[in-house]
Amino acid sequence: MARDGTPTGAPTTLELLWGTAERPSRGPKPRLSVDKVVQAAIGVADAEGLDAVSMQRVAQELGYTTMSLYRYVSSKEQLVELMVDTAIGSAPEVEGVPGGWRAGIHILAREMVAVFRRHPWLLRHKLEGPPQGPCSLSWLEQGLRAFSTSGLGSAEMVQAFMFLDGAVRELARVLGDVEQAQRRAGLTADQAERDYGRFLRGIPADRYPALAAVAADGAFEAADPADRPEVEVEIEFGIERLLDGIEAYVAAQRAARE
Amino acid sequence: MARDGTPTGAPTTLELLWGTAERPSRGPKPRLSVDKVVQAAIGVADAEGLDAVSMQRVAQELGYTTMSLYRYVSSKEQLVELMVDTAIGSAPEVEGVPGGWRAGIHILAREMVAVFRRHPWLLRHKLEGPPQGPCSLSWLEQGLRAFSTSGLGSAEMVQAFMFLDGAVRELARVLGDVEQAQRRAGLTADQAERDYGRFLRGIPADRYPALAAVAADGAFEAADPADRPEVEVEIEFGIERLLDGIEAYVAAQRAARE
DNA sequence: TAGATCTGTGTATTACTTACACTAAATAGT
DNA sequence: ACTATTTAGTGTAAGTAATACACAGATCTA
Repeated sequence: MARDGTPTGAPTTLELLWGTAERPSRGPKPRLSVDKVVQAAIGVADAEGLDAVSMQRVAQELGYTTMSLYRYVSSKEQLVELMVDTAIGSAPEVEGVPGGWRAGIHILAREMVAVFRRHPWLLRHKLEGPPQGPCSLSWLEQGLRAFSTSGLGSAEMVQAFMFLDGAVRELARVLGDVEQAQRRAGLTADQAERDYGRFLRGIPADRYPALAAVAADGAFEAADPADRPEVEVEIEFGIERLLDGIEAYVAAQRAARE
Repeated sequence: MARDGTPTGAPTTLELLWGTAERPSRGPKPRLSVDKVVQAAIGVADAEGLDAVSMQRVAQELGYTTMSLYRYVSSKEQLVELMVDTAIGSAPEVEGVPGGWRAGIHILAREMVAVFRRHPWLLRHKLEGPPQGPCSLSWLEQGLRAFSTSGLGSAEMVQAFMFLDGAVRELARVLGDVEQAQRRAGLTADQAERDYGRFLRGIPADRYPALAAVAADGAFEAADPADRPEVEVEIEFGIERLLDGIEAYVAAQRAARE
């Protein structure tokens, strides 16, 4: 059956993610492993960004040839999927955390931002489909655990979590990008006027009056370099409103039922 | 100065986006235009996805050679940026819409989802930095116009809008992906059991109890093929909660001030 | 009309993924 | 121990992509 080059039924991405790949007992022992390959790739991405990750580069990092990696991973795309689930890591436990379900959600959001800080390239990769890897799912799992005492229904919990997840991701990305651009422009973030704010002030105020007004108000220079965890702060507002809204919704439902 | 191949100071992405490119008065008139190139590329992406967009493919579509495109666009990356801002189009006007600011936000969200339905590849491209193109900014502008009567402060409006925008994008992407996967699997969406739901039921319930419980509850089969605009419905929940929360926040602030 | 300058093209280079075939190693069964 | 079988890692080459560079012809300005 395996007379051709095919590695005896190439493991699918899901099998690799869940470690459902039974090692064949025949043949030479592999010197590498999927995990080593993934770790090396993550190392490259952390140091030089996702664009620097090529099969050649990863192989070189490990001291192997490009082709040998394809014994562990069936394509670069698959490698990146594995990198993403590995780098995101397991979600923190939120069950029984002091402060109730709202505190749990906050912990999740903050830890998520922290992960994105550690691996900025995670935000430069578009996910495909709903979460499927063990780690990605652990975040959903913890999100549901947190929400489980909120009074929401099953479907509502899922919707709420995905809503939150999307918002945090996108906000973290934008704020991270802006921060990085600032750091690149004027190395002293002070002297270089906030880049985006300046850009917005150059925009035709007649076509974008609301934007101009808000920019003039300084809404885009808010980011104070003294406030280290600025990203978290900016995201916090939306989270608080969302959680307030959820709380009110549950209360209203309860009231209506009685 | 322009003795080399350089097109006399290649226009930056921003200049192209804002049409700030003064046509030189010397030399032959260009037969193509940036807009034609972008439109052709969007056509390819709409029909066959973003991966099908290559410089060669777009050139072929226009009946030109690959290299001629580089006279209008300085890189493929730039082309994609232009595609994105063009395809997203101008946001609908929300000022003075019946139903107040909440209605305005809903209109924006719904129209955004509609755009993503028309150009699914928009959700497969990672944005870089905050919105900068005229169309992308028009969405922010309209968002701010909507929020302007909500009672939020400048910075809060921006944060709220970006939060919402991120959530809508990510939710639309996930739901779109799932929908597409279902369509691909069983062409009659009915007979093929909801794919993701089935996948989740195969997951170790001891490590993911909350997830298992929710899946067993049928939270992932909710999507009813009869309900056409299912995506919109699933997103609506989060939006409503967020807007409720914002309303409550403003009310509380007002109360505290007096 | 002369000169400058721009458009579109052709060629070549580089980088990357991947198909395929080969070797060398390790095990299983005899 | 011996042999067949299976698998790990390598080498080569193909195919696709982006893009650097230079040239030919077109067209405007003076």
